[in-house]
Amino acid sequence: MLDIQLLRSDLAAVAKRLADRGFTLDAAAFEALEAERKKVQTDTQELQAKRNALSKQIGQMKAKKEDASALMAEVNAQAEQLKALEQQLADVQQRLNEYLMVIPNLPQASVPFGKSADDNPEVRRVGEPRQFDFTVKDHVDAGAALGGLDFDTAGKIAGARFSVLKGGVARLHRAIAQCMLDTHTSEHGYTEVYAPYMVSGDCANGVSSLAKFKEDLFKIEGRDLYLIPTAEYPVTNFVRNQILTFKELPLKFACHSPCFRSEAGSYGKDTRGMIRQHQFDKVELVQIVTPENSGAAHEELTAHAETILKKLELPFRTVTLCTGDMGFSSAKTYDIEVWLPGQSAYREISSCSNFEAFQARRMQARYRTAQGKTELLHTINGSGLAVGRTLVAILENYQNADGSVAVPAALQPYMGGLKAIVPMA
RNA sequence: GGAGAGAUGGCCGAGUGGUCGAAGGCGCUCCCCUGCUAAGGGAGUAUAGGCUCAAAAGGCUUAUCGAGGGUUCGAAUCCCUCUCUCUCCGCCA
Repeated sequence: MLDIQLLRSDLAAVAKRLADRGFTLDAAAFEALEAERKKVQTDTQELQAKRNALSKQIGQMKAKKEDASALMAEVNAQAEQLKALEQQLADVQQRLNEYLMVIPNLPQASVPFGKSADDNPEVRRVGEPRQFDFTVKDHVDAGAALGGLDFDTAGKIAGARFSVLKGGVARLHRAIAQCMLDTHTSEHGYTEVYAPYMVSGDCANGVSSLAKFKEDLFKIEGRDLYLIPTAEYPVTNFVRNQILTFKELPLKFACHSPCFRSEAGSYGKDTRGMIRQHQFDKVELVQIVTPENSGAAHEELTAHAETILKKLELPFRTVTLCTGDMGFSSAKTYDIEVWLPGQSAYREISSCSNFEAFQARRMQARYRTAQGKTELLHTINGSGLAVGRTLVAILENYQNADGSVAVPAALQPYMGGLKAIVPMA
């Protein structure tokens, strides 16, 4: 949520910056709502003040055993009007809140202008795509050749966009998650956490907009619970409705969890393989920081995610999402894209965002400064990394002509020293 | 699933219809005292918002004692619903 004060003081500038990201702010609607709110609120509070003053007098008179019926009649005379005004005020405030809750975050000044993913500038490129002297398989064929990737069985159980992993591939999937978690906790200072795979509607609204993105989530029938599309949902909400002290900051959490997405808007997209699934694993990094540190923390967190790809010796590039390609809550996002030989393309494997106070304001997540003032926190998160897509990248980048797949050196300790996965008997 | 208890400020904890935004304690901030990390004294210390002001300061004001409704001139206090926590029993991984 944006700071309403900002809209009040500089509506035109806000509208202009939102236009950069393709969002049309209805400025006239805001001004009308504000005018209404102001009038109704002033009137209501005036009447409330009068009632409070009279009630106080009544109390004092009764204490002295005097007759207060005249004052009581006076309060009663305005009771109905006050009730109506209070109702009106609640109503206009709710409409104002609904208006605010669906406005996306403002891009940072450093975010480049652009309309789509095609306009995302590359920040850096690390590693050289390997040259193959045989016809490369994509991960579906490479996985099938190993007998470790089975979409037919998954389809039989749950339908499209699910997968079953077996044998060495399933173990590799587990090894990837273990390696990521260990790296972030022992080398990058994150605290490992385990959290619910379902969150309340309030928590979903704390990190994003439920009104806007309801369709992307799986809802639990008959309950106010949603399957998490990322561990960002539960973990960022750790600090909701809380006032931390500056001494506790920054908080750094790493969480390995499954993620559930309905993929409602992506029919026909990435239908092959496990690039886009209803369920996938991810190791999520979350940082809760003070405002002055969020820029640096965002860079740091992005580097932490990149470290995993460097360890696994997978070629990647990092791009800055342009204004037109950013997510709803983000003020700035870096996407990390891994090289997939099967597609001859870089594909997203991590998205690292700085939300500044946008989520904190929705969650009422605050901290007390050294001066004793309470301020909104800044939140940052990123995938470190998506486990399923990392598996895809390894199957494709580490495949051999004989159908076996080499195990990256960094993962071998997690695979009992195994150096390659060979086709199952 | 059954029975009971509870939810108050950063924390602990008083408060069963009026002058209570809320005693007291802890913590924190500032000052004083004290020749060193201890102790003592004093002052301050909830949050969000509105109006006013060129702005800041200030002034006036509203709401908030788990959430939402209700009763009342007036609710932390009474009533209803919900959520959560704890204890005991049952069941269960």
